[in-house]
Amino acid sequence: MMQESATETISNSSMSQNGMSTLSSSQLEAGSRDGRSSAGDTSSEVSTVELLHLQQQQALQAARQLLLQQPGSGLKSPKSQDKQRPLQVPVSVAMMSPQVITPQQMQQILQQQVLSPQQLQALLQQQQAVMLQQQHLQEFYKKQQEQLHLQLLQQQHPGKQVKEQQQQQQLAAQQLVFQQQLLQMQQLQQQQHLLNMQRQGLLSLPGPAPGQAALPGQTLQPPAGLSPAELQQLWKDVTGGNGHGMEDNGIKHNSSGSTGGGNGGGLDLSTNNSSSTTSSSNPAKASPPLSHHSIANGQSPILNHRRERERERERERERSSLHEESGGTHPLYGHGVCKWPGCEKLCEDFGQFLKHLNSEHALDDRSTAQCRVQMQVVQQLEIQLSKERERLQAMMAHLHMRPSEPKSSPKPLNLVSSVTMSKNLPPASPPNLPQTPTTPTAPITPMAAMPQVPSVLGGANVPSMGAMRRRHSDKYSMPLSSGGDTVFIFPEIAPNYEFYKNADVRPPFTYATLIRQAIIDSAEHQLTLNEIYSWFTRTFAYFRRNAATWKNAVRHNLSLHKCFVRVENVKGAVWTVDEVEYQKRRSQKITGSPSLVKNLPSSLGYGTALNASLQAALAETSLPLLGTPGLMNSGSTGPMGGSCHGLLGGDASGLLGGSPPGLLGGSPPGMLSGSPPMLMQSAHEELNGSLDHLDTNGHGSPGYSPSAHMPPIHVKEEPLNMDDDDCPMSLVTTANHSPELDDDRELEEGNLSEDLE
DNA sequence: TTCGGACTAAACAGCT
DNA sequence: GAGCTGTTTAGTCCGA
Repeated sequence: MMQESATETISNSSMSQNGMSTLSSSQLEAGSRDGRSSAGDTSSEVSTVELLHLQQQQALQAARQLLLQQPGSGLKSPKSQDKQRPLQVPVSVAMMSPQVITPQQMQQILQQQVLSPQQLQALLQQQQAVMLQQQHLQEFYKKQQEQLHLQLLQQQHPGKQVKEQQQQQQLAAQQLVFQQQLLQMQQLQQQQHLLNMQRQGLLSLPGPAPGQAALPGQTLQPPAGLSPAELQQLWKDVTGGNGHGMEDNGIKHNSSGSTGGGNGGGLDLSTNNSSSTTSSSNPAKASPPLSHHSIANGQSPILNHRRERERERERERERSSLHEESGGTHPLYGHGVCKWPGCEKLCEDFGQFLKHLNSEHALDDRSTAQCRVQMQVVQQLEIQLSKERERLQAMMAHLHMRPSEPKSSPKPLNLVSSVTMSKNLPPASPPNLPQTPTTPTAPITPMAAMPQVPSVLGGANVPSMGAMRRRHSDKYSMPLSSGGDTVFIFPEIAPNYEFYKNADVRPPFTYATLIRQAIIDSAEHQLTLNEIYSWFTRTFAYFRRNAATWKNAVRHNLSLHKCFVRVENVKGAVWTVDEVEYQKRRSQKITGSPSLVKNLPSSLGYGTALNASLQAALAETSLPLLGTPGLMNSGSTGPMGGSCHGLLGGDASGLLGGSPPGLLGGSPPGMLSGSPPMLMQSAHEELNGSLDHLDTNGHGSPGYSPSAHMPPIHVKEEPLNMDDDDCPMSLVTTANHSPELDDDRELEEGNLSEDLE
């Protein structure tokens, strides 16, 4: 390689010194390539061509020298224009159609003594060969078209609908192949055009600079007729400008001219790199599109379609920038092995690989078939991809839209969440999810969280953690859950516990809800501010940053909400939760809605919009659990007993049934069943505030059927009215909660702790 | 469009 | 005086 390149440079330099422009060399090369390509890839053919080529080169050199020496030839002294235009050619000649050398041109050239008759003859022969090849190409092209048509016809008739799709795909793939072929043809035409330009330069003169000729924008005129290899080489030369291609030419023509490429067939395969490759490999490279001469691949056509496609691309790349290929990189070549599907032939160097590639994997019917298959594969994959995308979009849209969508999904979630968090647990943040984190703080997008978010959130909630906050609050939360909150809460959160603990995702709960949860979660149902902080940071990774912000929010909420009571304790000041107040607040919110009647259900988490069907489903699913003696008993104990049961029943059902299947999965029935008493208790507690006034009669009766529960629940809106801030029930001031509450909480805590931990 | 809830930010005061 | 705690206010965003 090095030697060759060196010789090439030398030759070039010498040529330039003599006034031989790069164009001249390119011209020579073009001619040589033409001959080579026309002759074929075989070494013998190449050698023959090489001889001819050498002759041409010699003649051209002589002519050039003559021209240079002749002041009247129109060529300026090399000194003055060496660099830019070593050879000047009459404009008329330069503008001549590149396609074919007209007799006039020939004559003119002869007159100018640019080329010797022999050279011209050789060029003519080359042109003829090129024309033949072009015809061959056209025939090939036509054949492809015919095949396509035949296939189309065949596909049209087969009456089986089942196969229609496949046929269509095949057809599409074929069309793609056809298009590719067309592209190849176009490229060839371009290359031919470039070649013609080169010829013009050759015959007439440099004409457009090589780089210009290489411009892709060139008009696609009817190709003069060159083999792909030729075209590619020309392309290389043209694009390469003064690059290796030129040098190569120089080398071959000049220094190695006699040898005609010592390497087999005069092709300098030895030089894997730039220059050498051009000679031998280039033709091969260029040839791909036109594989007339190529040898059929012995490999299975169907295998590795992708690779084939890659190869096609590679070919295109080569065509576009052949000169760069010399680098030795090829998608189908790696580790000295041909990566062509099923080939794996060892190639010592890139040049050898290229030769192998062009010879063994040239464009032929088999390769075409492989391309088709590959195209089908790709197409199918694309179709699949599009489908998956659509599905994803639908999912996204569904999740995002949840909030506004039918209450069914969201509400159920709400129920769940409400149950769990007792107060505010935002049902699921589904509504907010993907959309946008309402607050800038919202660190993670729902999407990110979704995967991890368990059914609790996930069921319907999955949505974005980002916006989650408020929306999920009380409105959706179950009123029942005061004491039992923890129990329920965890069912929701428990699954996500680890998630929130480790993921920097903002929990879909309001600060009030979280604070309450923290307090409830404590052994004594009371926490200092610092302990609350700790709980936040311990439970949610999200709160491990921006401490100033969320801590301020915590303090703000503690002060703002009456439900949080500050109690002076031995330790100092501790915060407790006034469930009554909490429930009041919630109920108030609920009352705000026009349909209070339905409020209970809604408060329970169903939301006003809860579908009857959902309720029924909930009832069916969850009621049984609630109906357990334990539940009933607990419920009976509370002042709200009766109502509570009804509520509970409704709630429970809501939790289980209300929540979509996914939710259910998230909060396993087991949770409820496991802690039914908790539910009851919690429900009682929460209901106490609001439902106390409700008659405790009949409520205690365990007999409530789920279905029945719902209606009763509705009836019991009054509790909502209880919202009086002054409600005597408030536990606020008491650091020690009422025995009942404490008990409940303890139970809850146990459950909670278990759940969480 | 309005209202209310939730959140954020900030100021202020009291206490340790 | 600094830091923490607690209160209050104002503004914004969002959903109903």
